[in-house]
Amino acid sequence: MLQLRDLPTPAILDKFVQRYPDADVTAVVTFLHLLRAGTDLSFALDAYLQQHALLQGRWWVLILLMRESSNTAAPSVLADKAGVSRATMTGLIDGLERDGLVERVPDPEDRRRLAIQLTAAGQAKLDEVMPDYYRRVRQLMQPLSESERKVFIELLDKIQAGASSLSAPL
Amino acid sequence: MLQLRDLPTPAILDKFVQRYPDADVTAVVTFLHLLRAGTDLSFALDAYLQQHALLQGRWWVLILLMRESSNTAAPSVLADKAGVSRATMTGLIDGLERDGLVERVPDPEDRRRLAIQLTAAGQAKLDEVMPDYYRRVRQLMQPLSESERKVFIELLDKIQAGASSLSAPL
DNA sequence: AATTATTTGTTAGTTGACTAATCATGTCAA
DNA sequence: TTGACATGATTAGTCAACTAACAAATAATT
Repeated sequence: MLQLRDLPTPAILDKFVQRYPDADVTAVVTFLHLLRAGTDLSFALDAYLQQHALLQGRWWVLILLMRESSNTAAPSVLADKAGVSRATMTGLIDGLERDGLVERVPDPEDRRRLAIQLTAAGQAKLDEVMPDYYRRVRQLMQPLSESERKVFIELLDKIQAGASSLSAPL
Repeated sequence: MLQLRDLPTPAILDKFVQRYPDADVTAVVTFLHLLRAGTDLSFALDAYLQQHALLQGRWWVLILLMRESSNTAAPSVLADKAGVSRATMTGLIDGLERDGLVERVPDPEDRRRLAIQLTAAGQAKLDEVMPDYYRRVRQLMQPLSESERKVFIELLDKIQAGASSLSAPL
């Protein structure tokens, strides 16, 4: 991903509008602000997780496992929920298993299947990271009141509803 | 980057709050919505650009060059503004130059320096992509009124102000 | 003036994503 | 019941990002 640093100035926007009259200035500015905020937060989250020898992908796997009542899930389910390919999930599980945070458990019913199990060490790693993570997220959102958060999420959802049409073939 | 598909249900959030009482539910929910919207838009943008044989990184370089009155910039400046390393920028420029969209121009004053110059083909590529891109962004933001856009950006900026502290060492 | 430090861009090697192909297993239908 | 197809996970190979080390050129220092 790209971390846009430099939002366009009004003068630059004007230059682009001159050449491309279809541009809607406030739409573009809003879009770019959102893109930048998203990537900045994602980078910051990665930087935080690296202090605990985790990356975003591996961290999400642990969380997804902890969400399950059995603390297990199939690799393909994890891949879907984390939004990565199965091949990528194989790699993530390799790393987590090497560090002893998860275990591959064969399925006695169907020998193609695996259950990925969160180990005690994996749970301990979450217990180490999550409280501080939650404190930081609380801090981050401090400036927004409860009602502002509600409004913000509503606006986000309105935008996101059309996200896929951004790339639709026509 | 990771594309989170599966936001936590209230039941899951409750489980996590039980174990980690520091969690602020609306803060986490807001944070995750924002993260997801950002990554979804970024993925959609990439998917769109790929239809034009561009990737986000290469596209931004072309835009950054068009922003300049001379249509040129130094590789290091481009790297800073695009938020990538100088090594990555070397690679991006390699690809763009191979496709004839930019040119490396030696600096007569200082023989370490280069100017990256947008070519006519590069400008033509932008002219091909940008009008449709702007129409799509306009469409995406259609659901938000002007005043909603204003509020939205203000809220985004409030959050982003604390983004770096998310990863600060203590 | 000569040495040291800094700056600019590139190269080399690593990482973690991806797609496509593969292997093993399971399912279904003629 | 066996041949064709489907499914789950892995392997192989590619791509674009990164860091670290580098060469060349310029600037600063003594």
